[in-house]
Amino acid sequence: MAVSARRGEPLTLEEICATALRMIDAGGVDSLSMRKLAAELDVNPMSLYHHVDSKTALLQQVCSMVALRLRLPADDGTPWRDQLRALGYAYRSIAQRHPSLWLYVQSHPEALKHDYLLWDVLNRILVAAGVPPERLAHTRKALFTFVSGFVFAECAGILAEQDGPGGAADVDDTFEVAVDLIIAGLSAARP
Amino acid sequence: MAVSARRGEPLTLEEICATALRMIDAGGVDSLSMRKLAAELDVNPMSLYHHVDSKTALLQQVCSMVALRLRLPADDGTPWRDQLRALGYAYRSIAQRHPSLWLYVQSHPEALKHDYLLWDVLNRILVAAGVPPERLAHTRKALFTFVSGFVFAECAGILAEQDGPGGAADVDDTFEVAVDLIIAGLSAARP
DNA sequence: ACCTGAACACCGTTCAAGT
DNA sequence: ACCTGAACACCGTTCAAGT
Repeated sequence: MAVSARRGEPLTLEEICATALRMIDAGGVDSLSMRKLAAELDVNPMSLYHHVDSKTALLQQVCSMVALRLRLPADDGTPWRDQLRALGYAYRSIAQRHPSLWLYVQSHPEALKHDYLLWDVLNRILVAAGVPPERLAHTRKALFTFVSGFVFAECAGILAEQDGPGGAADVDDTFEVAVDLIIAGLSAARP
Repeated sequence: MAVSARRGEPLTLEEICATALRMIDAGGVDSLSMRKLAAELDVNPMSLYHHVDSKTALLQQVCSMVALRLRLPADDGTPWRDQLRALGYAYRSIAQRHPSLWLYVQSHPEALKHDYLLWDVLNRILVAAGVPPERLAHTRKALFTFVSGFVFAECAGILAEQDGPGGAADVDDTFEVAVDLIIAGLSAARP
């Protein structure tokens, strides 16, 4: 009730996605319902289905939109360590901007059509790092799960809890330690 | 309708949790509804609420139940590398047994009251590995997110996709590479 | 104590109808 | 083409009532 279904403009997909993302950021993916979204847009719930196939499709749309903002490091001569670091930080910054959505992305991998560009870039960096070809696929996947696992934990708020007698530690510092550990591991395998 | 609400035995919490877990394993957390669970137990939906506060509380119960099965490596003299490896594999094997539930656990960390025992064991191993005290908390968290990130990706089915020209790679091998990489990274920091 | 039926306030989505 | 209202088949949960 109380959906005053009158508006001037004609309702675009962009508008729908943007509003959905705003609602997700504000209250989590679970708090987004087609009916509430419609109310927010001052539109009948069923109008949405004229622009979007289903709620799942809408979420997919929003996920892709956000994932597109990932800034991949260019293939200039930058040393592999710096490129790997840059990629890790870029990935993390996207998730930090929309933690609730990222929680959803991770547990619904089909929501993101695979970003082959990301894999290609990671591959290139690992080749530069001297990872032997037979271990390339494994290493690529391992690294991706490491970084996404960290970022995911951060989104879920696991990393912020109190520490032992050392007091609360800074999550930024933890991420740096994490990235350093990965780079050290990769460097060790390289003579 | 059609819930033939007659049964002999008196419905226990264990029975509820076990059935819930079975349904989650079969169809994912999303497919579990209080009403379907009640139907499966041949009971009125409202009877469940006499044993459980809410659906969230029920899921929490099930998560704790499963998490309790984690086999932590004992504090014998085993070298830290072996202990760390054992912990990683133990953690993974739990998730592998109930992937859908684990997907939920990860995105709802409040569903698992923190397993301080796990943290303690990990701490002990890292001390044995020679991680300096000021980096202990960071390293512990980084490692945890690495392993849980890997396991999570495996649960979500991200790691099974086709690889480049090398054909499909074995996920077990990838996990081994991942653990090796972590151990190499830790070893590098140790003189 | 333990269980139940009816009810409330929500969902996503279909479908026929309106402009 | 674009939007709408009513309706269907679901949810989780409350509450008063039954044994």
